[in-house]
Amino acid sequence: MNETGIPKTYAAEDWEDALYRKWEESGFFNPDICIKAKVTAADAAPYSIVLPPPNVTGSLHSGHAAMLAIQDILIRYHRMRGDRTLWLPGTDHAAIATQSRVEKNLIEQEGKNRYDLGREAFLQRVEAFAQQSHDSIIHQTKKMGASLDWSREAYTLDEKRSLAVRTAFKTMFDDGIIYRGYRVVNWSVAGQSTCSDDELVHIEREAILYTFRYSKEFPIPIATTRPETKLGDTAVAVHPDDTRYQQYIGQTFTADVGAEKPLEIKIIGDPAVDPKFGTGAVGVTPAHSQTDFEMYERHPDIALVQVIGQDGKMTAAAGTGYAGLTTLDAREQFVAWLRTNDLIEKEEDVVQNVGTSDRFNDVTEALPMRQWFIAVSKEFERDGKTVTLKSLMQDAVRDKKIAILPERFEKTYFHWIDNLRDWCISRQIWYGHQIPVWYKKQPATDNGQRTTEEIYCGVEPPKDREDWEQDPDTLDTWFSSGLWTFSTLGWPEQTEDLKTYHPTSVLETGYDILFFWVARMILMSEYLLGEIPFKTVYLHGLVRDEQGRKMSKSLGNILDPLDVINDHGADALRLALVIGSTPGNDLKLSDEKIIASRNFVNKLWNMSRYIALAVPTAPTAAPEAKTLSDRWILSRLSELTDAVTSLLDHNHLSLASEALRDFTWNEFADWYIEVHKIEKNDAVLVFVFNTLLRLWHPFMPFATEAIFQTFNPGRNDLLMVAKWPEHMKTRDEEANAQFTALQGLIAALRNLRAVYRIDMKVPLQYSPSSDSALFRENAPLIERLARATVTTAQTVSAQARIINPLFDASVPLESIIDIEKERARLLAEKASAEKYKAGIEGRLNDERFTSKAPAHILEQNRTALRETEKKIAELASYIENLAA
RNA sequence: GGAUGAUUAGCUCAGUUGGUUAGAGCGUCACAUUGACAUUGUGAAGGUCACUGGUUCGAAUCCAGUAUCAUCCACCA
Repeated sequence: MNETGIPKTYAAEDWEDALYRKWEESGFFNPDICIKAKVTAADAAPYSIVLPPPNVTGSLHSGHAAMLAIQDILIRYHRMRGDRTLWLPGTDHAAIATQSRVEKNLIEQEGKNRYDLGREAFLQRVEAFAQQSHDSIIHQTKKMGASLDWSREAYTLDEKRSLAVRTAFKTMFDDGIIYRGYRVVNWSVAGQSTCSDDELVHIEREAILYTFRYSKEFPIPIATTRPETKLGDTAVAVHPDDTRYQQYIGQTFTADVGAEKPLEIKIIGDPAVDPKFGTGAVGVTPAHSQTDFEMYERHPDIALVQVIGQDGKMTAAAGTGYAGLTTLDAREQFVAWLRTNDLIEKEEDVVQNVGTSDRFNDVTEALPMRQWFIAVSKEFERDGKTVTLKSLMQDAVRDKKIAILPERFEKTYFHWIDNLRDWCISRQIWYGHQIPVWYKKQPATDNGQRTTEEIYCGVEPPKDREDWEQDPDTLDTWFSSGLWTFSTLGWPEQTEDLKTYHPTSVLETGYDILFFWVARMILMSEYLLGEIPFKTVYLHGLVRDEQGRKMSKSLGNILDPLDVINDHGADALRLALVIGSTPGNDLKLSDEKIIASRNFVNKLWNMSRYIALAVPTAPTAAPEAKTLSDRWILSRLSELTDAVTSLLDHNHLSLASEALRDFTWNEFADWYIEVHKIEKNDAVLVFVFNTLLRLWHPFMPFATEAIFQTFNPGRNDLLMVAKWPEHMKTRDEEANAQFTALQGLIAALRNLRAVYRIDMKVPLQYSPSSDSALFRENAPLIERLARATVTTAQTVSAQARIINPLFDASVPLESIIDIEKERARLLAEKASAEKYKAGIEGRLNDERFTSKAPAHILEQNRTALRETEKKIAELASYIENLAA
């Protein structure tokens, strides 16, 4: 503390919580209140972002922190611009992720699984966990300074969002876009649920590739890494044009494989088979391979035999001796049998890719099941055109209705859509939106299976409820997430919010969920609303540690946002996450970076401290440029304002923050504040600083607001809703050029001291040439900043001038330590200049260059040539004098 | 196997539609600084822009190929 009463360092912890409370209480996070309070015009252009809802599986990590920082910057900027700005918060129930997390805890702590508790009791546990997790997420979000409109908070599983989900489902069901189909899906044995193709994580694994024949008589050898599935083979496919096997197409062979009943294998021709690969023949297992299932659909005459069950064990259909075995045991047994019967032709070690379930961490089985799907390739009419969900997703981006940042992800997006299959949306888990489909109860048939079913699909349950049974499955969590941009705004009701804020302005999220989420939102919005969900997709990268590794618990390199905030403040974290990060590229976050940001926040704080000290009462006069320095700083401020505004308009947050930092530190603090100590133009100083506070506010809301409050004690207005600086007409190229020259001179004079080790108490003598009015007029600055005495040219001795290569200055001759050293330096400089000159001359004498280069390039070269020649002449004369 | 991206100073990265001695921050070194600043200021050193060709008057930038790394996708039995 000192006489200003302002601490020497910015203590974030003393400010942040109180400031956030103050913002929240002001109500200005809510655009409606902004309009009521006339902070925003009623007819202002809307600007909206819907927060990607964090999963209620735990707490926020640094990726979330980056997301919050980026979005809050955009939101605060637009709010200050006067836009009708809405940032809508929410959380995601994250079905599988949350359920498996809770079940894992349950098993660890109580040794029970979900079936031991039963659906209802288990769901209560999940909800309690979700609530707790939700609360901690909200707490962390507020700690980041996120200016979200909490009055509109949503949850993917709350009443309104559930209604949206059921409405969406029913609409798509009625249109035939959602259908129930029997096909091969990815089944997680550990999780006892399906997972979608996108949720599979492929990992490499070593395996043995067996090449074998079903029997001695069987004409074609086939290869497999999973022999046990071969018990379910019903066909062998070859390419129809393959002359080796053509003759067998259409024949059926029986093969005794040591199971109860022999396999019936039909040879089929299918162009999907690559005759050059392996043996050129594929054993077709329709029940346990997606491709084989597709072949099965193309060839109705072959059978489907399911030999692996949902429990991951062999079914009765595999035959006695196999039924009940695990797949691994069955494999061993079958291979042993093949060996004894001498049917194996080759065994090779190969590396294969297997799909594992992301959530349950086990290798998935391909099983045929009856599940719910969304038909992405089904044609339907829309505005008189035949379209599919795929084409709707493609067109939104192809027609530039949606821009993806960075652009390269558009290619990835299209590539993904091209390979997209129907989306399996039903999950056999409990936590989530239960499918709004009911089946009419029927007397059980002999085998306990339904034969024909009466199906009801509705937003509400059927009236005679007791006669119906709801489908026990729940929906893929991405189904409800896909509705997020409009379910949060009140859809299916046609609310004012929906009309005002949809499509939203920007969707900001990590590139890792481009497919999971971004594409699905486009699908849902296009289908259900007939419009895009957002205009711009801003993809941020992954936050990694300083060595570029992913942050993970096992590596112990996690930076907890809350810890960082406690140690260094939210603003420091926000800056560290934004500076130097570009869309789509991963961001390395290190202590060093956070500390550098923290230092900058502190620097800004101390600038305010200087101002409070030097200008105790705020000037009332309008800023008026009295000197060159004033003209310069106002000119630069004007350029900065335009640059930052334009950069933020184009979502270039990093560049905007860098421009701000460079100006604030290198120009305002290092130069203008020093100038102010001499020239004392309070009005300009305060004006520039106030403008800077507003420009900085989106990036570091807490510190700027804290400074603002300190400056304006007793006032109730908030920097948060101050007006964004407008374009200023103070740009002045001449002042920029002159001040740069002045800076160069001062720097050079200071350098002279260092080079010649001149005692600070001995004044450097600087005598401007008779024509440099600029330097004479700014003599006080030069004297103070360079500790030089400005004298007239006459007083400078001839000897002294010798050693100054760049300008007329005088230093005491005895200070020169090594004249030879200086000569060598000058010679080197001259040589380099000569080389440069030769390069330019070469170009200018080359007719190809002069005839083709544009005029301004030629002019640039001529000017450079003139200046270099002048410099060489000067250097030559100094060297000559130095020798004498 | 396919796709996308990256490769620039010791480290982390900028480098806009090709335009002429390649930039910043951190780090290093030198000097100064304790009167807004857990400092800060001024300056210096440091780069054959991964490699090889090509296009061009001119290439870090465009094209082709090579290498290394990363990520995503994929039903190769």
